[in-house]
Amino acid sequence: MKELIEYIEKSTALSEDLINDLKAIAIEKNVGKGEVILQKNTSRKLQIFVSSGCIRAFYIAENGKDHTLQFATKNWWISDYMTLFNNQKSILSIESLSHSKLVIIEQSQLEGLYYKFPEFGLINRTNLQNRIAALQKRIFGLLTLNAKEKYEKFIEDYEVFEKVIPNYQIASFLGITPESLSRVRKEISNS
Amino acid sequence: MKELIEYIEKSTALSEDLINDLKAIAIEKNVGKGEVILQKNTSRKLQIFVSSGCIRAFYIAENGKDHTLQFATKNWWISDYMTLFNNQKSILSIESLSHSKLVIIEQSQLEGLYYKFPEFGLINRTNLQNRIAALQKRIFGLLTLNAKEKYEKFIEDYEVFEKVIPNYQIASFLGITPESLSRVRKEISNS
DNA sequence: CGCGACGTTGATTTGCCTCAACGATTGTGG
DNA sequence: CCACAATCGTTGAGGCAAATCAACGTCGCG
Repeated sequence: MKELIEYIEKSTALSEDLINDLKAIAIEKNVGKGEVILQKNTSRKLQIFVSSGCIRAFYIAENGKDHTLQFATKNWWISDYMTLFNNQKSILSIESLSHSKLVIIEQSQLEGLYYKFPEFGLINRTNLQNRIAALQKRIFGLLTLNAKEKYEKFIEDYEVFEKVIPNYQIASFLGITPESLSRVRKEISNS
Repeated sequence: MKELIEYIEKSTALSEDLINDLKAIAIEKNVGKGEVILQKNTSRKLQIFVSSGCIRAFYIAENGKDHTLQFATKNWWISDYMTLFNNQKSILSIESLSHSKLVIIEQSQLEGLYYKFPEFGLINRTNLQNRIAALQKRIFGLLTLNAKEKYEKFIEDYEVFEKVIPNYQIASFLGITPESLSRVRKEISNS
């Protein structure tokens, strides 16, 4: 909770009222390594804020393969936008990669806050737009880069994650096989 | 302008005030086929609403290849989020694929409106979240599907566009070559 | 200790790209 | 109104990056 408040305060002066409202609707949760936070096939509409640690959102495709949609660490929001507005059940799962501290809030409750505190709505809008920019960058990378370039870019962008995330999950984020990633890593270390 | 107002009215009752403010900041523009709406290497922060027609946002990669980021038709917003918040110059270009009617608004002006009319902010937030969902779906497709599947999914999702968009641009959206797309189309028609 | 998860390496296959050539269509200037 | 160029889609041949399949070493953990 402290971390979320600090995060918001980086953008705007925080009123007593907003803090109280936030506390009323937020649930703090500590999760251990490997713990599942959101199971697929549920239909809860949540926003998750990462206070500390590292979590991962992923899909399981029909052939059983695992595809990482997003990693999130301190001060990131994560949510299943694909089911947030369609009333479909989630096909997304979220798990923790380390001991993590989270703040979980129902989407519907947040909507009320944005309305009541326009400056908080602005933060959310900015956050959403940054997210879109990040997703567009990723699409651009998927369209233009080969395996080696993708990995190099990943290291550049996500340096923070390097220690916590197993390689096969990085591969599943980049859209390559663990074997290919291994070869790319070897090639890079030999130069 | 009429189309934008109708679009907003689908979500909320529209006040006289909001309509007037919108009219004050919006620029209507008609563009012909092939016309460039936003040149790369500018730094204007715009939101573009499509009243009618079809437009396309794309990057030119270092090797000269053209990659389509988004197609947009009636009632879609398009914008260069990657430069909206970094003060970098745009690497995105936007062109029209048919005769199109657009509404162009400066990002900074919109921010004021969201603040002044919270219900308008909500529409924008919903719109942003839907956009995120769409981008995530696309990433999932890029990670999991082969050329044929990507094209079939495209036809499913973007049926509307089929007539207007040349195949080589569809290929550049799917991340495959025009030759591959041609072969895929042949294969599909032979079955 | 022994098991399972993970990373690596090798051999082989394959889907897609590249390069090249050729119709079909469109539009433009003489 | 036709000749011509330019643009676009298609087809073929050949090559390559990455996937697949399989085996093995290593590390962490119950």
